[in-house]
Parts: sequence; structure tokens; C-alpha cells
Amino acid sequence: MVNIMKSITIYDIAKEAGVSPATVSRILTGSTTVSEEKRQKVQKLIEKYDFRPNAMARGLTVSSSKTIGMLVPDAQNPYYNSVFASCCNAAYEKGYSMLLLNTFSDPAREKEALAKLIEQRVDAVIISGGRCDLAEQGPLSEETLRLISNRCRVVITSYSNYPEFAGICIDHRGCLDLAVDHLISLGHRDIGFVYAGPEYIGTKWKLDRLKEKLESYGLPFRKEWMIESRTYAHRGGRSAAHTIAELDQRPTAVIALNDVLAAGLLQGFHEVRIDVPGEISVIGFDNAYLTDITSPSITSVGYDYDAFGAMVVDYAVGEHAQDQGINLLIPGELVCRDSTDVARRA
Amino acid sequence: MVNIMKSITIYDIAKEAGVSPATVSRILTGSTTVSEEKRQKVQKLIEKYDFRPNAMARGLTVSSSKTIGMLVPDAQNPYYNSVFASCCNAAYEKGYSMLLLNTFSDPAREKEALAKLIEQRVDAVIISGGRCDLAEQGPLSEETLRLISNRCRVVITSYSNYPEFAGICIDHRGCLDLAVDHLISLGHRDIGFVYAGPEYIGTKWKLDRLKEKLESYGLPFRKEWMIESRTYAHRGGRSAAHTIAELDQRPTAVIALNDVLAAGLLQGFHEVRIDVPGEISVIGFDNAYLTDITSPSITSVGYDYDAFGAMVVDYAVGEHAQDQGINLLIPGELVCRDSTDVARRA
DNA sequence: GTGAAAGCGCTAACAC
DNA sequence: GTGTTAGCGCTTTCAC
Repeated sequence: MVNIMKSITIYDIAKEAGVSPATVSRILTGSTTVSEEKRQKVQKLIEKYDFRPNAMARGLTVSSSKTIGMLVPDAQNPYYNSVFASCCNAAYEKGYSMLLLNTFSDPAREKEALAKLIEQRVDAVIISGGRCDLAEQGPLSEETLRLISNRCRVVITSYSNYPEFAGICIDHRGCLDLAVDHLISLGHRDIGFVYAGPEYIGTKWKLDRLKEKLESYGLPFRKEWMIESRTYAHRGGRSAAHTIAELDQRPTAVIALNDVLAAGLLQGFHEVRIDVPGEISVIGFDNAYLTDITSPSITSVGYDYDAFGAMVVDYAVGEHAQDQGINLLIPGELVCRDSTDVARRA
Repeated sequence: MVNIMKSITIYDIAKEAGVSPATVSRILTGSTTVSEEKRQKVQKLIEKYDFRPNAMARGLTVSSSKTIGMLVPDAQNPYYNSVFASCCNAAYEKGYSMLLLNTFSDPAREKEALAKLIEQRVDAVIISGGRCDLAEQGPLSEETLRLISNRCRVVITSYSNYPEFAGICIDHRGCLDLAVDHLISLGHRDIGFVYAGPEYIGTKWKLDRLKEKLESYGLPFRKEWMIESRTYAHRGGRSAAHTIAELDQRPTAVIALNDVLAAGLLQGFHEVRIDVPGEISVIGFDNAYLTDITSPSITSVGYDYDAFGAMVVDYAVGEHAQDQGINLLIPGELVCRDSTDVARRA
């Protein structure tokens, strides 16, 4: 579908101003000094016609589109949404625009989307979630590697084992520490964990760290308190709550892999009349906005999404080109709400 | 920042295949038939090098970028996020990519973002929220109009009073009907409403319709049951619940402008020990994912976001070019959950 | 400081 | 069918 009207060009401006197109270009880019007189004249015409230089033409000559592509499994998901939105803002500040493509974690679609971004000649692609989040990142397929290689910068929002990609990753271990330390400071010693997707880095790191940490404190790491859910959705937390309710000995606090599972725990405990935080404390991760609207509100370890986005974009636009393949951690921040309280033994 | 490596072009492919660039182009676009022999040879080379045609170059010659720009007040907001995500998918199906820009409802930023999209030569821009959602849409500023006019198609995700723009709008009146009919079918006669932003179309249409509707049914439309909150956030609903709790005569059901306010009502009623749905029913709009995770879960009138996005994109890519300036309504869908029940008088 | 001209990578006449 | 060529709208040498 073509645009309705042939739009105005620097030639039109140049002719009317009685200067050369090069001069108009110089004014646009500010590359060289131009006599004040001509600058004025040209500027006036630019405003008169609301002239906007064609980014495609410019991109063609300077080999840069000033766009960044982003691949996410599902843009609807609040987490990816947050990351994307913050990247958008950071990109805007740097004069870039963001293109978003959903992959639905489908490898074929992923490849297709990547190809599309390459065609657009994005200056960088940000890959979020999916295979990149696996604890054991398989090698990139030869195809993907070739598609990417030398064509644009790549940063993944996870820990990167790929020498070609920079990784900006949430400090899952540090986040877990924050959660456990908070619970311990409230007197909890019996701590459970509800999680899903142990093959993913965020889960694995937290689980491993929890074990390490509890043992180092001489606290029990009990198998039956570590509940693997089949889903990240709230119903996973809900059924975990029922499981916990039936335990002979229950933990006094449970950590949920994310806020949605934590919300599910709340629902489940509510159903079986276990009071939160009176009888059991609950803490989540991500500090999603839903933490505020539940009853009780949910204590959560979140992150500064804006800082996250800014960091990702910094790498994407190549401000740290020397650090190819490096990994950076985004620290967590504890936000106390009403779902955690001092431990009370039955 | 330039890309690292000069990428391969149709000329390279053509030379190696011993054909002309035009032939390669023909194969790429499928515009004319090409001899099977040459097609094979070229195809092989395309795969060999993972050649991807430069979209900027193509766009420059065909005057179309195959991209759609979208302006939203805040991409973090779940509603805009949903709309954007569904547009993304719909666009993908049609071979378009989406560019997203945040305006933060700031006119200056809005103009800047619009200019940016124009520079990118997007084929269309989708404007969501902000001034477009006002019930009284002021005339477009001369500047904006000039910026847009004849440069690309525009569709707004609201009712459009602008002859230049198509409007795809949620059927707020129909949605309200659905909510009220549901409550009436449960025996409710005393119905309240909690809302914010009466200057916005979604609010105004619902409020007006509620009055109309209750009166037509001979039901009370009581001033003190119509509670205007200063915010769309959950705390608005919470304080509304407290207000309602102190009423001499309370409604048996309350409609909230959106699910977040409904969640706030739940919190508030919980605090003052009013049982939902036992003593009072609550219903929201948008069918956001949070409706499932609250206790009780929230009955809500939602919409088919995918259909919404598909419709918006259809107009954006000009499949209904003849219908410039037309308005279309997206119907609501009632989703019953646990926050509504039969009316019980005290 | 400024203009002429080449070139970015593609498509679309236009010839053959 | 296929090649030649002229743009698309910009930036950027290279002269002057």
C-alpha cells in the first residue's frame, strides 16, 4: 500500500531556497557549518512544509536504520511488557525506535521474526525469553548464527553463554538472598518454595541458591517444601497452597517464583482458611503491579525496570562495543507489603 | 552507529548467478515469471548467503515501509499493552511490523513522536488513548493536521469525530448493558457505579447509559451511589468501598469502570467486612488478567482483543480505504466469575 | 562555505 | 523471459 502523496524532498526545499540539496542536508544533519543566511531560509521552508527527511533514504546511505528490534515470546505477558516498555523509552532518549515481534516461543516463528528484523536492517536486536532463558543454553543453530553474525548487535535479557551476545540479566541469586534474608529477619526458619520451569535460568538459579543458602544457615531444605508447579499461572500457586495445607509439618513462610504464583498461593490459603501472614508468610518476585491489589498485598523482590531497559539499550546501540559477550546483573529490590510477618509457631 | 559489515546485495547474487539484478529482484518479489533454471540458481545463492533484501532500499522505491506506528500514553498500562500486542500479531500476519512510541499524554512528546513516525514513513499510525479518548475531542491542532495530512493513514482506538481518522472503538454502551442486564438477572435493583475520568469517552458513555438504562427499567439512579474517584488506580476503588460502607442505604451491586477499580472495591469491602458477593456484588470491565487472581475472582465485561487488533490493523493497512473517517464498535463479552451473585436484601 | 555528482540497494519501466 | 537503466531521497566525498 503506497502513501497517498509524493512527499516533499530536500530537492524541493533546495530549489525553493535557491541552494543545493547538499546544503539542505548539511543543515539537517548539522555536519558542517552553513552560512546563517541560507540556514534561515532553509529552516523557514522546512517549517513551511513541515518537511521530514525520509528515514529510509537516510538509512540507506548511512547504513543505519536507527531502529532496534525486539523478540519476545509473548508481548501480553506483564514481564516482557515491562521490559519492552522500558526499552522503548530508553531507545527514544537515544533517538532510536523499537520494533517488536512476538515469537510465541516457536523456533520457526523466531527465525522468521529474526529474518524480518534483519531485512529492516535494525541496528540491534534484543532477544528476551524463550531459549535464551534456558539454564543450559544450547548452541545457536548454525542458521541463526549465520543470520545474525556481523549483521547487527545482539543483546539478550538473560545470562549469556554465547560469546556473540551480551547478556543483561536479573540477579536471580541476589534476589533470592533478599527474600530469604527478609524472612529470616522475621524469624522464619522453615521456608518453602513454589516454582515452575526448573530448566529456566531464573528458576534454577533461585532453587540452587535457596538450597545453598538454607544449608549455610543450618536451616532445613526439605524436599516436600519445594513444590514444582506445572505452570507459572496463578492456579499453580493455588494448588501448591492446597498441597502445603495437607503437610504434616508446614513451613512458616513460602517463597514463590513470581508474583502470579504468590497470588495463587494467597487464593489457595484463603480457600483452606490458612491466614496470610498470620499463619504463613508469602513472598514473590517481580514486583508486578498486581502485588498491590491482592488481599493481603504481596511482599515482593522487584527490579528497576527503567534501569534495566536503559542498560539493555545502551548495549544495543553499541555504547559498550568493546564489551561484546559480556554479562551484567540487574540487582533486586525488596518491597515489603502485607503478606509477610514475623514467624509464629503453631 | 553503522553495521559492522557491508551486507550482500542483489548485485552480488546476480553476478554470481550470472543473471541481471532485475531477475533477482523478480524472484524476490515474484512479480514476473522467471525461468526455472535461473530461479533455482538464484535461490541457491540466496540460501547460501542467507541473503535478506534491504527493506529500506525496497521501501524507498516502492514508497512503503511496511511498518505501522503506534502512539500510546503508556505502554506499561495493561490495556494499551493488550491492544498493542494484538495489533503486533495482526500486523505480522499481514507482513507489517509495529513501531511503538510512548507519549505520556504529553502534547509536545506526542508531536515529536508523530514526527518521528512520519520520518520513518510508516504506512499508518494508530493512535491510542490520550486526547483521542476524550468525549469532547477538540479539533486537531493545525500543526498535527498538517503533519499527518496525506502522509499516512490514521486510525484511533476510540470513537472518531475527526473526518480524517477512522475510529475503532469499544462499544462502551453495549458493555454497560451487558453488566446491568447481568445484575438485573440476578435480582439486583440497587446499583452503584464507581468511575474516574468522566471527561473520557469510556466513562461518559457508560455513565450516561447507566442513567438512561436504570430509568428505563424504573430503577433508582441515586447520586450517592455514583462515586467519582480521582484515580483509575485500585486505591480509588478501595476508598469508594469505604464510602459505600458508610451509606445509610447501600446498593446491592456496584459496577466499577474497570477491573482495577473493581479489585480496589474488593480490598475495601474486605477491610470493612462486607462480604462480596454475599452482601454486595461487584463487576468490572476489561476482563484483565487480574480478574482471575483476586479473591473472589471478578466478573467482568471484556472484549476480544485479538479481534480488536485485527480490525485496527485492517484499517491501518488500508483494506477499507473507502471508509475513511468511519467508526466501528467492538462488542463486549460478559465473563461471569465469583464477585457477582443473586441479590440479597439485608 | 557551497555545489556537483556518485552511490546506498532496491524496483519498475522499457526495450529486446 | 531477461537485461539495461533510471530513479527512490538522502549523505558524502571532492572540487572549487
